[in-house]
Amino acid sequence: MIIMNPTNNARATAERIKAFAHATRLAILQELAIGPKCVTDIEEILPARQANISQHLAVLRHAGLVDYAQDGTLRCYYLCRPSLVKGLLAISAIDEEAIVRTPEDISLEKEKLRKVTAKKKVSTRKAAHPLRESRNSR
Amino acid sequence: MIIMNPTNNARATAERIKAFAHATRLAILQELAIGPKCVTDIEEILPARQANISQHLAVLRHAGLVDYAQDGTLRCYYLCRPSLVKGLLAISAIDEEAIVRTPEDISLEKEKLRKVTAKKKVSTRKAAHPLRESRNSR
DNA sequence: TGGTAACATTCGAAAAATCGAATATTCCAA
DNA sequence: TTGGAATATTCGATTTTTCGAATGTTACCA
Repeated sequence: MIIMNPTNNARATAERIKAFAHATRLAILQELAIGPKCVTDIEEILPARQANISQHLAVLRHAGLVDYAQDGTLRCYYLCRPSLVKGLLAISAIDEEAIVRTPEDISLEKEKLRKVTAKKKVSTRKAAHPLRESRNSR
Repeated sequence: MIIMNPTNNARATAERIKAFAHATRLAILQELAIGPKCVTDIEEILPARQANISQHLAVLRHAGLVDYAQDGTLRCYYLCRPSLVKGLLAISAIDEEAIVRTPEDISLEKEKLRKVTAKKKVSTRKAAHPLRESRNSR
């Protein structure tokens, strides 16, 4: 049985987020969140060349965020995981106020957290972190 | 009066998302979502060197995602926009099933959308897209 | 069959991100 | 005051990303 805790799959999740991490791709996703569009439609809206838009669409497609339906020579792109994309767009646009915490504040929370996690502890042996080992050689 | 539509500020939003788009930084954020931690704590958990973790923490700080409270020589990092970060972590971990749409399906939606937006239309002049103009020279 | 519109792909150069090593800074305790 | 612990910064090499230009591909139409 594979245990899926939140620190697992950081690598896969980061790959997915990378697809969002570019102004042009973000704008494409925002347009597709309104409705499906073919490449020409997108070209008219965004300040980028056709080849470049195709390149970004390819990135989005490989990330599993968009797909297209072909109609003759037209390719209409659409969000193939709309909840995920719209949700992420919505959240990343939130303008939350930054909070400031004091050292005392933090000490208290750390202490509280330490007690809770201590109860759950079973093995004390240091486990390998999921990020370990799969690095490219450098 | 400045109108904020979803296609605005794609550039700023992409910058923020870039801070999430790295496995190590994502893992740091996941750890901080559990509770505040100082650099040594993080070092023990993640397979990365101290300098590298400091570098990533600097990126996260400049993106306005984390801040720290200093306690002597220790710096306890915490999420300074916890809802934003936790929300984004939660959404990006969603495993939504991909949908497939047909050309007919898409044609119908495009037509419907065209009627709705036609009613709202005031000026027919093509407006400059927010992504235009502020590009670095290449 | 040839031509063209709509898009994709390839290639190379430029820019940006990443990391380790070395070094710097800051705070405290002896 | 000196030394060490904790963390940050700088630097340079390597890798990755990005983009434009050129070229390919595909479907349709005359």
